[in-house]
Amino acid sequence: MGKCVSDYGCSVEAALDVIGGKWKGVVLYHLLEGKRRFGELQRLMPGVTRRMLTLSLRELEEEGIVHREVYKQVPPKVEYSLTEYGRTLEPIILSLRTWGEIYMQKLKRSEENALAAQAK
Amino acid sequence: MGKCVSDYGCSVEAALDVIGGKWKGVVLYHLLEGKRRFGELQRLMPGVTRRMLTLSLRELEEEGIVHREVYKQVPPKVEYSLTEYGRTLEPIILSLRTWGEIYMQKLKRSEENALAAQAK
DNA sequence: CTCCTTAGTTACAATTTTGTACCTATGTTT
DNA sequence: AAACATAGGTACAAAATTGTAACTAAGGAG
Repeated sequence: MGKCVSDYGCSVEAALDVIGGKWKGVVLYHLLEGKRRFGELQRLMPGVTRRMLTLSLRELEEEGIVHREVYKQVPPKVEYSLTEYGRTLEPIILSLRTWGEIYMQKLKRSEENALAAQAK
Repeated sequence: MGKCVSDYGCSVEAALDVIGGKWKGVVLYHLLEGKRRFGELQRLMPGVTRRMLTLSLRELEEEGIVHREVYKQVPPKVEYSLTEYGRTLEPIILSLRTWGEIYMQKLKRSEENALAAQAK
């Protein structure tokens, strides 16, 4: 909280401060496709803990990127979605996704090669 | 080091693992414009320490994103540049830059407003 | 009356990232 | 002979991030 222009040396640094960290980008990626409940996000993100998911969502909410809708039900139901402002991040997330896909394909190929070499 | 496909739940997570952190994106941003010497990068990146700059460059080099060219001179001269593979990151860096610029303008406006309100 | 559900919160611990301060190499300049 | 320049390396400390485990709320089901 309490971000300040003078904290940043350039715009890339500022942008990475907002979507950086281990999970915020991943949350945004899943929210690009529409509303998601808390538990749904948890299932979509293997490895995330409830705590980290909560923290990530709260920070994105504070920035005005994510909208949090609480339904007065028991058991509770909470839906998260991108705000209009949040949707301006779409180009970043899509370019991350595209590049990441190719990167993972490369990783996979080199793992397969290492395995084949080991089997002599 | 020793990245593994199974470490990642999705492609965005993988991409952020490569360019995430406080400085790697900023280095890439400056290298988009061409070769840069170590000291030059340091001057372009207020706040970075020699240590963090070295670490960031080393990681990017290991991934094959950045090329390191050492000139046999005294005092030493080392030039860093993007590899062809590194240039595939351009869409990510440009979208981060564009978004970051608008974000910083928003921050600046709200700081000015806060100041004006205080002056009553 | 107890358990189940979802969406959390909290205290604490471990891990990762980042920073500080000092050390190195060596040809050139003063 | 001492100082300067650049591009580091290294040990250690501090700070930030992330993880673990236990606890909570409140209505409905059995």
